[in-house]
Amino acid sequence: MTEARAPTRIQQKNRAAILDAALEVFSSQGFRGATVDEIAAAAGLSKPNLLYYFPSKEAIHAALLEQLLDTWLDPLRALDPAGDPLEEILDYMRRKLQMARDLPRESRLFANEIVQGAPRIHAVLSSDLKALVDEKASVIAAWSDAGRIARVHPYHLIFSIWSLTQHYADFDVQVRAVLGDEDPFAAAPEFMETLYRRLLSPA
Amino acid sequence: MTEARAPTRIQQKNRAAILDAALEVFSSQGFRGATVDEIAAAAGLSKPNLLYYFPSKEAIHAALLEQLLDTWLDPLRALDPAGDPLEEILDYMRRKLQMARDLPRESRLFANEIVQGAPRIHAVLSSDLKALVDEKASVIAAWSDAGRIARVHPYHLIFSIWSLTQHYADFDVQVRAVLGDEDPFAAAPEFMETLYRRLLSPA
DNA sequence: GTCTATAGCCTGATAGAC
DNA sequence: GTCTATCAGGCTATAGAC
Repeated sequence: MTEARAPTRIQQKNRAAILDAALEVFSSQGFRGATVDEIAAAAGLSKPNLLYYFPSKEAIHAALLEQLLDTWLDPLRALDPAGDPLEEILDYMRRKLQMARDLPRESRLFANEIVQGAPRIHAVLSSDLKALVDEKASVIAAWSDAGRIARVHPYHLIFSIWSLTQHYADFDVQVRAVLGDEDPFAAAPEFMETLYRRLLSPA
Repeated sequence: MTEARAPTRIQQKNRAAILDAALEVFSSQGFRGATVDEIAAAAGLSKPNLLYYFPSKEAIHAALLEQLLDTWLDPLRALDPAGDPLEEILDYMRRKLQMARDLPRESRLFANEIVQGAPRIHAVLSSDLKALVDEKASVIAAWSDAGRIARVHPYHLIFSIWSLTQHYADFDVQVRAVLGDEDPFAAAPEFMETLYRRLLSPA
């Protein structure tokens, strides 16, 4: 009578391989465009074997989104009300830019989901995400009120950091088509630092 | 023997209805996620009748992209080297923001295509789009050189205008989930104008 | 020009041997 | 746990009547 409730190393390895393959395929094809066959092939498994680990295509996608959402919001969570205002916002921007560089597939997974109306994560956006942004926006507004940074609409400031940083991941092919050989991430950090310093430096 | 080479009014109307329905479906589902049935239903036609007007699903998508690409690049084309630098760039941003507000489906159609690697328009990005951006970037660089606007990386400046304006269309559901009842386009124009004035005003 | 019917393929998911 | 074989349903596109 074996007591093997904890996943074996093979199970852990296969689960991880499936999630990595699914990230690759979902992020470049969207949910409906992705096929279980393609994910299984990328994971080095047969289709029925993949469906032994996850009950359905939907379940793989859900597991991916859930696993990544926390990571995705970490940079904003780390914005410290007790820190130096300009440096806190710049650090937030730097962390987001770093994530776009290091985790472009994750960025495109969310981009696909949201562009198509976020049918599977809309509830989380309206609850968890909104609550977090509300909290941090009021921190930023307080900094403006105290004259420690220039006055800006705090929500649109946060939107701007999202859009500018994720653009380099989500629209990667377009950016590279325009830049040619130049690496997008060569000049992006300095450009964005300049932008936010000029925008936020107290008058 | 009828000489009916020019499309009749019914044909024009049906073609337009198909393209409008296809824009609706492709922009919210992506190419592979969209089905001909869904487009036909939205256009008020049967599936075979739709395929009488267009030979394939691919052909509808191609017609849409081609028709829209010109419109999409018009705001950048209008950037006038002889105009006032700051006002020209602000006007460009305003035109792009207006397009995001008025044509969100078109924005999402491109977003879907590019996020998924632009398999169908990559060639156009590397040729036409790159040529146009190269041209306008050198105009902006010349303005910086002459000290008429502050120094910024001209390509990343253009990327920033794309990403900030299109964010309101492409990530509409997320923006609205965070803002609640507030209309995104209420504060966006002022936020963006402030941003680019502070970024570009000569030191 | 527009329909019904259907061909032919691909998809997600399951059955059952090993 | 992993495979081969396969089902049932959905998909693009076509055939053929009207």
